[in-house]
Amino acid sequence: MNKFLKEFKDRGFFYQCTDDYELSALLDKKTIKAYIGFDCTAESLHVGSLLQIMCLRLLQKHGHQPIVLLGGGTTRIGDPSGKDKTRKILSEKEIEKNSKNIRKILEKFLESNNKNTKPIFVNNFEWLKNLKYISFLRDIGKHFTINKMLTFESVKTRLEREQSLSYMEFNYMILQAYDFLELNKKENCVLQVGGSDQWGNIVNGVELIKRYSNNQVYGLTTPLITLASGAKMGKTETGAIWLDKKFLSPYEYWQFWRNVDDRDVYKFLKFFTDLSIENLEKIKDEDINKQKIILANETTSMLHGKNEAKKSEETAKKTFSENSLGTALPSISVNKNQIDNLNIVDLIILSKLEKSKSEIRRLIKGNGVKINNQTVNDEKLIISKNFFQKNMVKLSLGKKRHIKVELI
RNA sequence: GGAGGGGUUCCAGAGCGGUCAAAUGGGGCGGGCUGUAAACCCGUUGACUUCGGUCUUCGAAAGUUCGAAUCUUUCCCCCUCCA
Repeated sequence: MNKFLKEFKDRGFFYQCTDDYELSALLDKKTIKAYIGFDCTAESLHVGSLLQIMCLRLLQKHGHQPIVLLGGGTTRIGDPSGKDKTRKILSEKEIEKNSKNIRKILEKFLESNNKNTKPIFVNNFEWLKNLKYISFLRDIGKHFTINKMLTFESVKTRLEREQSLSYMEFNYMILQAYDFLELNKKENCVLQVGGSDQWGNIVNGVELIKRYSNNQVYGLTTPLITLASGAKMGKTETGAIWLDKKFLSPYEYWQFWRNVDDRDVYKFLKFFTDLSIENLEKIKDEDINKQKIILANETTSMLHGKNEAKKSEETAKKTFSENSLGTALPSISVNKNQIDNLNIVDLIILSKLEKSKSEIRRLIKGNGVKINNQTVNDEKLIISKNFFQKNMVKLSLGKKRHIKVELI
């Protein structure tokens, strides 16, 4: 088997392929261009997209050139796959802003010094905005049968539940197929990779290209990541695990990986780090907490750099083992004038760790609030200057939420 | 078009005139145990509070009543069956 494909499978990335035997043979013969599309519905990407990003990296590693397709055009329509309701439609301005931001994040993950493998960024709005309806129907639309389209999972579920599926959304799959055709023509792209929920859309593209230009292209999908706990990857109660430090600090990102379920660690090491399989086999026998630290360091360095990873690790050590303050700990500043009558409840409100005073009072009653590692028993406790050492105070909510309060 | 059933707090789902900020389960949060894990155990889970209470919530609006999530009317939305 081709070595890209082998690693793809060994690391657990493989779910389905339109023809892995042929694809393997092709990859043995030459380097190719492959694409993955990213939706521009959010301002940033979160770890839910990380597996796709890792696919792009793996392609690069094996000498292939990734194409990143920003769905600036298709996001204007909205992918109905996996959705049981129409999503809210974003304004054009938002979509453009999102696509720029998403591009920046992807650039962090992808190597761009090697001109043979550096990522090509395209935005499908470039070609979709100019489509002429009649000629599009004649050239592209004729290759799709409604009979077939109605059998797709995304369409079927909507129809079965009698939830409306607009004509606009119904066209999404055609547009995505058209994207692939466009990239095949323009860039000679021969492979589309995506999550398993994209299978139908990808196959449509492969078939369209076959009919339209008689070219053989391929589709490859990754599995849906399931967590040991049964929850969805990337979303926690407190919010999504963003890949943009504007939304989630490197320290908090590091913490996310440090806190994964034991049962998911090895899987994640294979998915989200560059460590070789042989290497991972050795790591596997180490202490589980060491493995988690490796995972956190690897993932954080990849996104935010080695330095941030190191700072996060040190800060974690100080926060959790030494009860002191680390540099990367999230912090807030409080003005000296504010401090005179500031009680613990108001301080927590200021810190934005909690927004409900009732919740904070409950937390205090349950011994869940600490100031400088001392449990707070009195909700009326005034946080005077005496609490501050070197103008700093450590505020903790529960065992995991710690913040540094700085007096300015 | 006809006949029924239903919309309850984050979710599922009880309540069907006062004792209801609303059972129970899940999830979340806090505590314990531990390893910043899982499992388990305990507590908690609308907001504000001078801790006495106060205010807002049971699809929407109006009404009956001393009193409504519970009764009536209209409207909106879902589901099942028949045509």
